[in-house]
Amino acid sequence: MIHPSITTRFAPSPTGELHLGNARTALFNWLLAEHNGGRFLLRIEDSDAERSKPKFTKQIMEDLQWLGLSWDGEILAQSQRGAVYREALDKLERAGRVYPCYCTPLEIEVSRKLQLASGRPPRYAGTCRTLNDSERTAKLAEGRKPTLRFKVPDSGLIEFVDLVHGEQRFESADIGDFIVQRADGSAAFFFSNVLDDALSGVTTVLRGEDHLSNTSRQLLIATALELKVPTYGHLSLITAADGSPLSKRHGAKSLRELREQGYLPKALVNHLFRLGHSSDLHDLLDIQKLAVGFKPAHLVRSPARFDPVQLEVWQRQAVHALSSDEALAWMRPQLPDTLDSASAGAFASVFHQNLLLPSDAAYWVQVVFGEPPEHDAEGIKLIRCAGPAFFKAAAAAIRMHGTDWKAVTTAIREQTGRKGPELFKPLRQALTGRHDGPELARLLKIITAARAIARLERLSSAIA
RNA sequence: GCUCCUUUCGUCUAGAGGCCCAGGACAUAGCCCUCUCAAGGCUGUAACACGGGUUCGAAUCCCGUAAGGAGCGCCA
Repeated sequence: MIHPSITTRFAPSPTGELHLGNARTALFNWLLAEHNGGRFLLRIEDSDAERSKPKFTKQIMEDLQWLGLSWDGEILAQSQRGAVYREALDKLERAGRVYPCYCTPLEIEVSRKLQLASGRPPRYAGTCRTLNDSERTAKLAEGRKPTLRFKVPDSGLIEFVDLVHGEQRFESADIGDFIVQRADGSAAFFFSNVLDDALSGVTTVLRGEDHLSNTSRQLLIATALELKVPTYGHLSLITAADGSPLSKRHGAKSLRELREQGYLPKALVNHLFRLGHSSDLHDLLDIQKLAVGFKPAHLVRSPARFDPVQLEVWQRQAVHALSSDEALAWMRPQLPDTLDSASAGAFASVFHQNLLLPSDAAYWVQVVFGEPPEHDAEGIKLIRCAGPAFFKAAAAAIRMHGTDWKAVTTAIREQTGRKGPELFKPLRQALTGRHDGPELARLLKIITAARAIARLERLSSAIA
């Protein structure tokens, strides 16, 4: 590449659904690329054949698109890159930087337990590091399938500058020899991950902080292979409200679940933008504007808590920003199938600003198209206070003036002497069973005069 | 156990020795507007984890302690 403009990537493993943490990592990498007019790559790390599922790859792609994150070029799937890895592995072997290890998973497990029990770090003991040729053939003869381990230098310092955390240094002596190729011949994460980044010209990687101490391992590989390493920035984790890791137990939702509930991508993206990234931009912004405002220097080092209330704030704003057509499409699944498009459109336009999620429409569907609503204790009090004559007058006014709100309210006022809140509150309660909602003038039109009259008369006789 | 990361209002955060008896946003409380809710306007409550240093001066630097988290996998 002549001029290395920024290239970022998102490299999920298709072993599950995208969750908030993943989504934020993807978003930040996308934002960074977009901000600099660079490229954003998508790579599927499906090297774990057991756990990787094509279904998840598909879901991840859909979720990213839904968020508005498009990637450049072809998607790289690690499962298709065996030959590339083989070549680099050969190079390492020839250079004597790796060695075959014949220890079985069980043996390693036992060794780890032993080390932990005696208060030592659970590292690979180096058993196979010094095997000679005849010992190796013997192991092979036992039917053992070797892995390939990277020979970590016994001493030395590994230093790098993290985009978020600044200068980092790790002791090579603290790192055990790690596996770069599994017994089945496939490449392991530390290895394939750096290699692919270098090969695709990735310049900057924003990833979870859980990779911070592993970075030294990857740097070791990169150095051995003479690869150019990307600049890493390690994002602090997103935690639950109590500061513990976000997990299903805390009701952490996958992106898909949030989406199915009716959360808007704009709400998610605006919320995520401010989690672990500071900005003086406080308005609901579209993703392009967020890209303009995204600054790696403003990445925050400390963990951020996921606050569902804050997400709701963004959701409310995002819903308000919807056009009427968008609002209709958004809540349509909650509306009766039998509803004609004109009525559905009218409904959406009346209730658009009063809903947080499409499921909130259910109540209003009931109010508008269904049976008269139930009243709570407070509502009943309000109704009794107004008295049967009031509702009788209201019914008569609607019978006379239809849904002409101005005429209706004037008639009720003249008939009952009630005005202002005295007039509107009991009317709203009677018609909707609630004390909040859209303007009554619009509500009456959609409820229809006939239904409103029936409702008011029934109430009038019920409390008489 | 070892190594690493983190710690400012309820939440997200500003803050790189004096501009900070700590600023903003959201949430929250009150008021205004208003038929209600929302929106909008105004006002308020509310934080430097703790203990030692360094310094004329520390949220900011150093050392401890505590709490939370991560890594040490033939997971990524």
